[in-house]
Amino acid sequence: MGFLEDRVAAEMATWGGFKAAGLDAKKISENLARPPKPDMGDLAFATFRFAKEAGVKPPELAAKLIEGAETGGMVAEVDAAGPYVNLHLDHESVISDVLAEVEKHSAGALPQDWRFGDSDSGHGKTLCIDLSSPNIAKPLAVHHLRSTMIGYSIKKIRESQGWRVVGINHLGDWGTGFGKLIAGIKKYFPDVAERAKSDEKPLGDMTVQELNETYARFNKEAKENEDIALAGKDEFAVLERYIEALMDRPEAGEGDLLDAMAREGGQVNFRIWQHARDISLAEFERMYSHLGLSFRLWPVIEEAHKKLLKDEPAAFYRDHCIYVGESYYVTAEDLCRRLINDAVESRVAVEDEGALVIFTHGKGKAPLILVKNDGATSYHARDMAAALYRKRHWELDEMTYVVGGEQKLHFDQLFKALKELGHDWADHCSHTDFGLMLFQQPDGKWAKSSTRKGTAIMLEDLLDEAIAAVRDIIAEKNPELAADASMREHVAHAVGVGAVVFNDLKNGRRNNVKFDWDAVLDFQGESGPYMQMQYVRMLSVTEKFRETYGEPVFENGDPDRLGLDEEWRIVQSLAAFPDVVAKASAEFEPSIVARHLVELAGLTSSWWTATKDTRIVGDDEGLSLARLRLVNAIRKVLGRGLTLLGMELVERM
RNA sequence: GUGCCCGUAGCUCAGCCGGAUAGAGCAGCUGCCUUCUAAGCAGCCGGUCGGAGGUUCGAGUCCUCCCGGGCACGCCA
Repeated sequence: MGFLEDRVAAEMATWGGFKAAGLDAKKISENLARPPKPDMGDLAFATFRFAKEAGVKPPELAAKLIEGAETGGMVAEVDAAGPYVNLHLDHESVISDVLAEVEKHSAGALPQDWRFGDSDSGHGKTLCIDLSSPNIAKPLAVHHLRSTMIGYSIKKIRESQGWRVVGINHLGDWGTGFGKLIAGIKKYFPDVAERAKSDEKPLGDMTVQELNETYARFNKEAKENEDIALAGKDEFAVLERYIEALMDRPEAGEGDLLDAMAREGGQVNFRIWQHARDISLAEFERMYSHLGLSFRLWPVIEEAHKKLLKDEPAAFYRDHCIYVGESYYVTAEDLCRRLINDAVESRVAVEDEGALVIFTHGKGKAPLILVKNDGATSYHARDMAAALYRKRHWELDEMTYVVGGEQKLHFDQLFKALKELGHDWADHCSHTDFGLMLFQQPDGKWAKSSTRKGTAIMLEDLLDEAIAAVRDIIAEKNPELAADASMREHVAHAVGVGAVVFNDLKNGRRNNVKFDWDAVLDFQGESGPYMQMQYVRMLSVTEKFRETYGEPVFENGDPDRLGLDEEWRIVQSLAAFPDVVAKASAEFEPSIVARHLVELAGLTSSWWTATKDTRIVGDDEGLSLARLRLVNAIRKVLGRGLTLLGMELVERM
């Protein structure tokens, strides 16, 4: 288990009883657990499974194991309680150890220097993580938050374990939907098409919202009218052919496809599509920066970042994720067509009902469709091409897709198809699925968000509401801070966004989330603001100490002065942190970190609020310093944990 | 119909590789601000862990079946 258990186990392994039973430190450590009640001991070793192996009764084994136990090190006392070997640790020495360990890894004033809980278990390995992946020409709605923040947090957690993590935003920027968008734009805004003949930004100052409305309006008409629907398909075909012609592929045809008329029509569509994408990215950028993420468009990296990418790729991938639109695999490298040719040649893909498919789950079950019966590539094909590109370009060791659970089948098919094509590394690909965000409908039922029905809540609105709510509370509770407008806004932003983020990450990702304004904006209890508040209060306490006794020298804080049960429990919680992060990393589950922080913050708050005697800064300087030393360690672990969740720390609130 | 996810306190959720008496937050009730931020703390109330079998020394946890809810199941992505 954790380093505390490891150290205790190492000590126990030298005892005669354990030696005789053939139990080494590893086995011991793996079987150490916390007893249900503190007075039973700090750690307990359960003998059941070893007793069974040895053919003796558990209580007998427990009694034998403690024969010749040498206490006096970390273990102060040991006793056999029925089938358990209960261990009472020497608290002073453990506290001293844990504090030293935290301090060793958390030197420095800046949160990014606090590395307690980090490990190098992933050193030299690369993880590609597919996150966020919105469709262009649609605004970011609340449900996009899940993939984005779960993915972002996993990225940070994996990085803390030594991995290189490439965050990839697989933009939905290709498919027949864009034919509909183009057709809609031409239909309702005739001058745009005219402008596109000469202007590279034909959409003027149209917003994402307007693009989305145009699409929705056209889509509605297309559902009622076959001809209109076909017009949408045609526009996409024109776009796709233009792209193919641009790539100068022989099979695109020499004569008719490249004739002036088609070329011009294609160029118009291309320009509309490209401008729609630029407009979308500009808006996404605003949203992502609120959340603390930065994306660069791949592979068109601007000069400044190109240099960083070349000189310090590690720093580039740490500080930025990348956009790689689906269109990239079609337009730039022809990866889709190559993949399809490969699948056909190897006979993995077969023709069925006019489409080219791979029967990943056997005949009769839903196949993976590579090419649709109208000749257009499907998103499956583009996802496969994307996987191959990522594998080749980043030499990844692992890849995961942070995508809603409703796409489970798609990813099952994807991984199986890759294996059938001989790509065994697909075994290291996974789907980090998460539950749906549900919204209450007018009829009271809960359902997926729908832009069409107007039940979708825009991410920006949610963040704005949360920030405004925090701003109000600051005005009410901290007038001094409220008076400083720029500081107030900075804090309101960090705490408001943090509230939304923490609310999303605190529970297991597979749970469906019933979106509830009251719950998101409730800043009591297990909430982001509560976490931020504990952090801020620890800074206040530190400041108080400074005012009273001057700059604290933590090394002089005497662990022997920390004898309270609450303090011991906090130390145990601190000691467990590295394990918690490792587990969250292995399971792609940020909530494991979030939950642990809730516990740590709660223990801390109970500790120093309990009585007047537990105030940190009191009359006894030595006691105050010892306690402050613990506060300092807690603050750094809490700060590190919140950072791993993608939250920003504040110093006042 | 088939597959996957979920079912633990009134509500939202934790619960480790099966381990000793199942835990938080919210809501409700009762206290606590001359002191380091009350966005807080303490206490009370609240449980047949959906149901039935099974495996095991031991099951909220593993297996089977059933019930209830959600999602997916060929040309949207």
